[in-house]
Amino acid sequence: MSIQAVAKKAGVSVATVSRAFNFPDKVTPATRMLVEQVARELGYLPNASARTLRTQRSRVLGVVLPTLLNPTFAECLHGIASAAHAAGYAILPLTTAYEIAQEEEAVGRLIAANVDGMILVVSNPGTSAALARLQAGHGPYVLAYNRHPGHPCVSVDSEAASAEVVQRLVALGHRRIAMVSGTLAASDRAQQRYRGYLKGMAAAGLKAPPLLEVPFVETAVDAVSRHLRQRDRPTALFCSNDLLAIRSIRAAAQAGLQVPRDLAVVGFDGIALGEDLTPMLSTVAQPNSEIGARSVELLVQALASGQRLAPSSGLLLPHAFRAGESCGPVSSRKAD
Amino acid sequence: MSIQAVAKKAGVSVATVSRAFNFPDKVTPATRMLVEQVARELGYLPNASARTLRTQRSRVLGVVLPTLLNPTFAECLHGIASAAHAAGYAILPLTTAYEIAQEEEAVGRLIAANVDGMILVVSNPGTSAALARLQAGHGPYVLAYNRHPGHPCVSVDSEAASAEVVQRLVALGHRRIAMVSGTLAASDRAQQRYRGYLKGMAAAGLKAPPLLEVPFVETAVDAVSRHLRQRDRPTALFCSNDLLAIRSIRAAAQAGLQVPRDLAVVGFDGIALGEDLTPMLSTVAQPNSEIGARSVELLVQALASGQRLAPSSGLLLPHAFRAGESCGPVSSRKAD
DNA sequence: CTGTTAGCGCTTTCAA
DNA sequence: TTGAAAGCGCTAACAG
Repeated sequence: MSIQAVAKKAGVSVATVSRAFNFPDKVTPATRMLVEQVARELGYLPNASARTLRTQRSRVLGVVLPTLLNPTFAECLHGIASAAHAAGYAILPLTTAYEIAQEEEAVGRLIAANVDGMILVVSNPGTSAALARLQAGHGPYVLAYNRHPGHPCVSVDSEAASAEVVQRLVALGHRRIAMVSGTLAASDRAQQRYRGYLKGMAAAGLKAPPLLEVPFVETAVDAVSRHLRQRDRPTALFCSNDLLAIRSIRAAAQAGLQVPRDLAVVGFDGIALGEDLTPMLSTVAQPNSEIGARSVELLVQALASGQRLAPSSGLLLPHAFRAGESCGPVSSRKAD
Repeated sequence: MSIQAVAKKAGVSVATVSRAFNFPDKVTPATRMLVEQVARELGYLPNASARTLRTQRSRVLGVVLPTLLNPTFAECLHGIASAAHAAGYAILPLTTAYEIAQEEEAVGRLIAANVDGMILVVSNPGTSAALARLQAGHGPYVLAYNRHPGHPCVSVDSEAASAEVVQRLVALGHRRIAMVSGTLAASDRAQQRYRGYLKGMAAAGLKAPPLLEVPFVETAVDAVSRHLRQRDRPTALFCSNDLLAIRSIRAAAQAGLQVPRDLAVVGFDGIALGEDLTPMLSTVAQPNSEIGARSVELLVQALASGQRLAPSSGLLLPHAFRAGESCGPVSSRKAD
């Protein structure tokens, strides 16, 4: 079904059909209705590739995410998809499995696909070759979750949020507060969260035990559980993300500890599922869906004005500590 | 960066550049290397829209899913994305929020986007206008999770799996086994699972209590909890999906019951997160990622052979009961 | 208000 | 082995 067929059947020119679709008020109502009628009969749908080729805009936004298996990013993509749809854009999502090489490849594929703009979550904005390439041209882009002065970013203040978590745990009587994280090098978020933790500990005059860095999710439960069997085990665990927090709760059970009675566990991310768990997960809730939606809005705005996005146009969205049942006061058994 | 620029700089024709990329052995090695060199220098990437317009294939697969907020579908999309990438395809995912009207709209958008094929999860294959449209033309498609004799489907045998769950619960001593489901009308899966449950109950000579249909997720916990406070409350709950199972565990706690001691809870879907929960979720594990991957494979195969997919080419993948800690024998307190 | 036409970047005959 | 040229479906001057 092409515009030609519609034109012929309606007895008008292709230009008129095109106008009827794109600028309905540039044709007489009679013509417009005729064209619409014929188009409907023929089941005509404008060919997106032809339109893109001609106009040099695809109305597609590229999205680069680490993975969809972490609900954080699935929620974010949900927000992106909704906002994009509302603004008349489709999305082309690519995942990187946290691998730098895949970030670069993804950007290349998106450029080739003529996306109008990109939203990306990268490992490390400071050293990303993919970003360097984007800065060289190829339309506007925004980083989500990342934070870096050289790029427009939509995120929360992870560092402050983490320090705040420590402060809350201290207020609950905890002194031995350990942090559990995935590979620090794998993401700037992990680094920011750890930095915030250290800051919080220092502010409370506490000595931070060594970071429990868990390289592989498969072994997370065992690693944490082993850690919890030590003498002078922590009474509270601050986990770098909700998935780790969930596994830490499991690790606690495995070590014979009950959450929150024997161990307080706090996560980071605010995945929706956390609210349905028993015990309900305590976490730093990020507006995941909104992070995605706002990123789209920035992009759409930039697209409309023909500008690229300045680093200063980024957004720092509010986070909120979600007090769940996985976090309670230190018990007398644990206090020393 | 167009093919023209590369041709000019390399001192060859555009046809040669095109061949160097698409049929490397149709040009002399020297020419090929020259072209590749120049292309690299210029950062040339073939324009996907132009290629699509010319060849009438986009190398994009459309995906229609209910939502990304249910990890089941996020996992499936993960499988789709991986398999598609491996086969040289990109994906264009659209979500419908379980709304029929959105299914139709999505299919329209995908057709306009020139996708080469589609993978969809619909509410009800039997009555779907979107599917009727696909059957009329527009390339091959596969349904995932759905099951219907008139369409190629990749799924598990939900009915048998559900009957099997009942059988296991009965073997554990349970007699009062209730089923919790979302709106039955919203999906054929829910209907199949309920049918399997009824079958299983009948096979065990048990009377099935009325289905506990929970229309809104927001009220699920309250509804189930209220149900659990009744006299002659069930000793086991079979939930139509894992998200409901997780909420049911919460509902149990709210009703003062401990899982699995006072109540056995079994889900359906096999989301990865279930294995990390405490208690670990008992569930019917579907190979979610594989369902996506196999759907892609069918599509790619059909695309290669230029055939559309026959309903009989669908796949019934094996499910597995994943015995978690949320399900145990009926306790003496509960047995009557 | 409507029609004619060039051309977006690419692939693919057809000829050389 | 390589080049010239047509044309995929559409939009946007430009002309009428």
